[in-house]
Amino acid sequence: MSAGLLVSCAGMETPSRIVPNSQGNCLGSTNALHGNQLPPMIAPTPLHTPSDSTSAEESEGPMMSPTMGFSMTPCIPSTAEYAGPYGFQLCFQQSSTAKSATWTYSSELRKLYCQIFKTCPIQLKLVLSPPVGCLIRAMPVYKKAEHVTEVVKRCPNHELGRDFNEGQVAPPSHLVRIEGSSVARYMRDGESGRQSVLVLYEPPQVGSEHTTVLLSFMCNSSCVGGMNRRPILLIISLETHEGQVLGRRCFEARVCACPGRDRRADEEGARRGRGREGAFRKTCRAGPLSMQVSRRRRLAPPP
Amino acid sequence: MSAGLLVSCAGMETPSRIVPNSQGNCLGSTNALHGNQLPPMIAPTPLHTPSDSTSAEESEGPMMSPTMGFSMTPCIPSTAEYAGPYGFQLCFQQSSTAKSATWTYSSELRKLYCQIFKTCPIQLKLVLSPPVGCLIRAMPVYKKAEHVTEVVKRCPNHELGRDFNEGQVAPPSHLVRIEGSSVARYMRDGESGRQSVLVLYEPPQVGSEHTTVLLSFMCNSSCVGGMNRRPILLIISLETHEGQVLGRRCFEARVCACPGRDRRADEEGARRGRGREGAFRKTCRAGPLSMQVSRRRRLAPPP
Amino acid sequence: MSAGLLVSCAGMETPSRIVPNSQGNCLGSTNALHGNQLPPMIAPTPLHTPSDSTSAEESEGPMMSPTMGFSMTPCIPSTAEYAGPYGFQLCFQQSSTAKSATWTYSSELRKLYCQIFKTCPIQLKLVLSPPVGCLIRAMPVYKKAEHVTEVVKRCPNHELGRDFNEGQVAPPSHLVRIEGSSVARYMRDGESGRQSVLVLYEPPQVGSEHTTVLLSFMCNSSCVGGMNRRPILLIISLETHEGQVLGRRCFEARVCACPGRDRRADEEGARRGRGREGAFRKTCRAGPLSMQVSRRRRLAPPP
Amino acid sequence: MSAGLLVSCAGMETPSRIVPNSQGNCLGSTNALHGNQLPPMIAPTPLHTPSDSTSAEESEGPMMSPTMGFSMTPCIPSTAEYAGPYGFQLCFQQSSTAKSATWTYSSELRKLYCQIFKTCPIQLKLVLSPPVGCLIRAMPVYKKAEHVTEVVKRCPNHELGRDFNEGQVAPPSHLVRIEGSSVARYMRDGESGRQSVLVLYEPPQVGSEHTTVLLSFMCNSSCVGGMNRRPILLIISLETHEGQVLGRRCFEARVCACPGRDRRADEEGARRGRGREGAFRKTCRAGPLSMQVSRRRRLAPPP
DNA sequence: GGACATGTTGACGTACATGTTA
DNA sequence: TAACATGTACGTCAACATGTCC
Ligand SMILES: [Zn+2]
Ligand SMILES: [Zn+2]
Ligand SMILES: [Zn+2]
Ligand SMILES: [Zn+2]
Repeated sequence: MSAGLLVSCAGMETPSRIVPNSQGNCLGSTNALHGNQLPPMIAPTPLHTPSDSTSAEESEGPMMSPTMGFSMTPCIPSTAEYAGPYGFQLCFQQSSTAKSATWTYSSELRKLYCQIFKTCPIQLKLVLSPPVGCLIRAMPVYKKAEHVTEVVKRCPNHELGRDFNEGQVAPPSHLVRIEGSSVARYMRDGESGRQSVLVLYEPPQVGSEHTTVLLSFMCNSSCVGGMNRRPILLIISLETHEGQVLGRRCFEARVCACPGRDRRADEEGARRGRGREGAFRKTCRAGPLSMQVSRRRRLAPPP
Repeated sequence: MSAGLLVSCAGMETPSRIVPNSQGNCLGSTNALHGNQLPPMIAPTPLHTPSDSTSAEESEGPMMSPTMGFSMTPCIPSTAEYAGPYGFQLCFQQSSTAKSATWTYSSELRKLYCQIFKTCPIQLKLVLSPPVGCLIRAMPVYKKAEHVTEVVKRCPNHELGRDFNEGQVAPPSHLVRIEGSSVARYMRDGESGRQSVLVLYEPPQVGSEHTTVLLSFMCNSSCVGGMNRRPILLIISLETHEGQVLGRRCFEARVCACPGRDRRADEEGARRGRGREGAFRKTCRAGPLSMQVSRRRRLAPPP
Repeated sequence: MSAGLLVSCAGMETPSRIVPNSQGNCLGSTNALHGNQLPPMIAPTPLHTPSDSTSAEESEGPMMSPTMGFSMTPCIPSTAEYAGPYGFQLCFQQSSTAKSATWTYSSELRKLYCQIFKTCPIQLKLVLSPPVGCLIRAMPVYKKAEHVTEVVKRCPNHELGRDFNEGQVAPPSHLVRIEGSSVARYMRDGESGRQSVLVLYEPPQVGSEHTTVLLSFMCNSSCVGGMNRRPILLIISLETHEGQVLGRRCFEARVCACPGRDRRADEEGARRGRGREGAFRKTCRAGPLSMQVSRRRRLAPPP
Repeated sequence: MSAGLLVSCAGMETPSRIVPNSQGNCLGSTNALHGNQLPPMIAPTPLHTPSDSTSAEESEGPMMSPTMGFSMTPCIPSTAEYAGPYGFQLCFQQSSTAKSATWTYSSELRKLYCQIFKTCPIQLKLVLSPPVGCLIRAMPVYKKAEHVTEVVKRCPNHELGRDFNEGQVAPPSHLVRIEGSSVARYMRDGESGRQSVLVLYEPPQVGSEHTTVLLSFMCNSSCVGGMNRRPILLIISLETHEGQVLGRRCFEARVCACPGRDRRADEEGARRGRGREGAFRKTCRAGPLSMQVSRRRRLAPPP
């Protein structure tokens, strides 16, 4: 039972290698309660299991966090998987296989592909009933170490436009929204400036196994002046009313125009060993021609 | 049976859910007089309010708050239910259940279905007698947040036709008219451009419990270039001669060719959980083929 | 080789056809002085003009007429070629044919291809010496009739960024800048809101035939929220200090990342008869997914 | 050789019966020069030929006009087929069979189905070369006798909208436009008020057999306040510069959202003998509910 | 300069919404 | 009141436009 693995799996960008090690559409399976025994591998061919790995630092796999309920760095939210005391799990419905489905989830890559503005249902499950008043939080973080300190926000174009902003509860700068029945609350952390959405955790409808939450993303991953093709992770956490984390799941998200196409390309690339880790420059030139100066300066002005 | 429920039911579009919580044909029952106790929150368990929170997070975004006598934004009229000092109530006669009735009211959905051009009687009741010279105002508003800032008017086709326009008191652009004895005055707010009708409040006829007002709608909810299938709310308010609001009731209205059919369809849909919230596009993707725009207006709103 | 050809070539979009009728890199050759003979009609055989017709028919619609020194509509700047009293001409240096050149000019298509932020030299020539204090003005206009009324500006992303904006004379919203020796003045027409740049006309250096002006474009033609792939024309005019137009030249401009590639593609396309007239939607059907609008603006333009 | 037959075929509404008597996609075949011998029947089962018919008035079939070059009534344009001295013919490309193709032509029904705003190519052919400067005219007429005197125009909604109107050469009230290379002229007959489009006739491109003209329709056949579901015919004529008719072809046109679907329905209906001749009321009530008063009064105000 | 990344266009299909006819 | 007529929503796909990487 090694902790912290997920940090590198869908996490903080270890020497980029795609590890197809999932077990269907679920992050965190049923029998795991607190300490998180390994989830049973349901996938036809589990590649290497965490126990194969030689070092906790480098091993990869869908796993627990060393930092249980609280993040290590104030500024960098934990992306560690954590089932927590109530056995928090997350999975996706069988997604459309169409090339231009509005969303699709690759369990092979642990990556969600979703069109901008469209809702994508995620399914939550708890093994034990949590106290009343628990909350679900969704927060995006940049995946790559180089960008992880930067807050993920909408691009100026989208933030300043009227569409989807006028008359909406969600502040225009938030990338992630939660739609659906329960009223969503949009938060901004005072210190870090990180933005997130909260909804009340509601137990599954009678007859249903999961609670469904409808996510939507308000920028493309490629949005210039915003995510700018840099991959992000989405952290979904179960929290108490006071903000204590009772569970955490995490997956990569790519918001794009053609989820099916791009997923297919990623998976092929991954199989051929050629990671396609977001087209954001590897080298360190000045920046793309149309955004000449180094992006950092422009996007994160000194506060 | 609390009068305030309507705030959440037919109110300003909290994340779309229909709450079938009405109590017959009446909006605002007798025991509520002034204050209108705050409506119970829709969510099963109330979210924590900002003041509860222990973290540095500040919640962002426009919070919904019930407004009493005055609207929060000058441009967006309040749709909050308000009994007011005289116990203002509104209800509908037992409506014809026939599929071909010219109007019908679903108390389950708090929604009026009415044919274009036909009159529909609404019944008003006051617990206490108001001062002489009070007025009744009817004003339509779009129900959905995305459209709520737009003034509800007739479509060009109907506005420019001769029928029902020639020789009429009502200006051709007004959607809602009041027919019957008392002379109606058609108003247009200088700032917002909102249109409404006013009639003198007259106490019930002797032997009658209610004052009846005859409404008529001059466009279908589906009229292209006008409401265009977007649901509206009708705000009925009791006002002093000077415009102070002494009471307010509000219900959804759908103007259509087959009130009976459509009500039935709505109610079935609601029961099956499949809201039928007006067929107006959700995704904002295209525009209807027959009503296109040059992208210009989209991309560069006039300064 | 008549100077007037450009009127139909790069002019205000007569029903789209590209007429490859240019004559090298120059717009307006020497023999044309004042009057600019009327451009020959594009159609092989001229249609009959209304005065010919024997029937009672009147032709309807805006007829295109060449305007001399003054624009017909205040809001739509004239794009008519006009040599004027001093024989105003414009041409381009022999442009690099390299695929990676920062700019290139296709005399076949009368179209400049230029990278964003890079300077592109244009050469001006006058047959007679103009009075002292004459000005050169550069103003962009959308080429297509559907967009011609819209002011050409930078996209929000570029306008709001810091790069190329901080500490610059040019206002961030201006698309076109003039670099180089003479101080440029950035103007905004009060009524129309049109933006343009002015520099003093300086006679050619001794030994040189032309006056060179360095243009630069601060957005790509493809910039979302700005030009958005809509082709533009650039109007270069010679004016008196008081604003009277003494000459006018006009060419299409495309600001893009790969001028060489795109020019080549255009020219091939043109030869094969398949105009490649800017990828902006023809049908006006939808809007791009990532730049949606609430229908409101479509249906009810602000009064 | 009976003349005038076509008047009833695609023409003036004889007791409505659909006669599937066409011969592929062409109206008027090659060997017909002036007097119009009967076109060879290519259709598998020609029903009755004109010679079957007992009276010229009632007989049906694709045929010549008694009024050769000039219309009988000033107000009702002739819809008679007329090959004329140059053997004027019209046909359609093989149209898409898709259910929602943007246009499709049923030679069985001699009827074009076309989406609003989309261009539809029609192919013209002349056996002999006409004099230089000949024109092609397209003019719509109502098909049914009851409406034939009414001028076919756009509906108020579309005429007054901005889309497709702003900055266009075509006047907003014209239903039919011609797109493409040659400049179109939009005419309005002084007496009748009839609207039509003219383009120069251009001989086929080298290697091509036909001249292609791109038509587009700016209203749906169903547009309320406009065609209002009343079927129309489109008259295509070849004319001299002075307006003398040198040839005429005519077909029914239906502008609708789903050409494929509707064609299929029509053809099935026709086979089952149940004409589907436009859903405009047969009976003579007041008008549809939403357009209460008789349309005539509203649409054609006394001039 | 080539390969690629990635949004847009526009054609199409199905299900449905909704007025009209009878 | 049922059947129909007919537009709309929206998912899907292939071709393409166009910036970026290297
Ligand atoms: Zn964005
Ligand atoms: Zn209307
Ligand atoms: Zn830009
Ligand atoms: Zn129309």
